[in-house]
Amino acid sequence: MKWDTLDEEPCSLSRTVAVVGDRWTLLILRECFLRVRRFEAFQSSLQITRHLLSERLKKLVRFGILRRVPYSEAPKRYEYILTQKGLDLYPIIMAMVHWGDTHMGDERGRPLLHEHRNCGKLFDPVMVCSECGEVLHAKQVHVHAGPGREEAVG
Amino acid sequence: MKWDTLDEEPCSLSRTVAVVGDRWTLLILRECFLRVRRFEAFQSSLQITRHLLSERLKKLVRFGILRRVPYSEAPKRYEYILTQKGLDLYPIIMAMVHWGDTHMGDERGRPLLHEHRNCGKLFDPVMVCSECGEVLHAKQVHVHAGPGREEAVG
DNA sequence: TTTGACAGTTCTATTTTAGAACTATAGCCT
DNA sequence: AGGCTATAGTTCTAAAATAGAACTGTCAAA
Repeated sequence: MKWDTLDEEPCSLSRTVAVVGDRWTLLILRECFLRVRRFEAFQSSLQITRHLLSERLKKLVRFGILRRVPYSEAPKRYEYILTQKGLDLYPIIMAMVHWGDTHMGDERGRPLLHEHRNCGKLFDPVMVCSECGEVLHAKQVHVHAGPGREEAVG
Repeated sequence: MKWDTLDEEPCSLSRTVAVVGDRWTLLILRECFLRVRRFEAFQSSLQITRHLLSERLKKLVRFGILRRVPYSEAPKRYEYILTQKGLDLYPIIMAMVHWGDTHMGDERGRPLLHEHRNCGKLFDPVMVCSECGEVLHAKQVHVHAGPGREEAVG
């Protein structure tokens, strides 16, 4: 497979995978949502090699998920901030955290707890239908080919 | 980083990434949710090398996401079926599809449309708070260390 | 007996990643 | 001025993962 054109496949999952579908990128995004912004901070908290961190940050900037914002003029220094496109990845990250909480836990309990500021309670993320508000389950969903997929593609 | 122990980190995202955090695994899971079950079917629809497909399927079985079920005795043939643990990955996949629909679309429109059998409508997946039912946004969530994370870990 | 379907395994070449060292700019201390 | 530290990278080689193609083994049907 040509990973370099995965973001042009007629499949929204492939396109997303092209951008965030590797281990380091997902871990970097976790740090972003925990308010980490600087190269050294990512590097020391993730123990990622500097080379790969540099690569991944460039890629995330290229795809419009992070913005590289100067915070010092001399010497020139930048920090990496989530754009709206990046903030919109939150459901993906939270869905992964929730699955990990549910299926990969150990006897020590959850590593992190999440509080919803609006209601003040500790919560779990739940995925619902935009139309009827009910909780979604895979078996209740039927898939149709949309306009972006010629039937031939399968 | 030691990828082989990522599933024991005191972080539910890391643990999830350890299992589904690579391109091929996510694409294989997409096929699973589209009712693909057999080795040859995965291989031809994904154009993945047989070697890697074999590896990834083994790993998904090892983590309890797929079950390897015989469907023919002579010759012995197996198909791969999502377990409940695997079905529970649905919100992750749908969150990725939705982000792709929203941010990686082209002029041709969506590749796939999703119909919710319960209400009969085409829908988008929405992530809400389990306690108050409101739509979740990253900035409204506050993170606390839970019992599974000694403060020292950070 | 030959062909074809299915579910893999094995092999070599290429690409990615790990790990460590190096570069560059500038502030601060003596 | 000279040396130390902080920050944000880049460059290099070795190790690991992936691609691509060929091969194995079982059985049914022609």
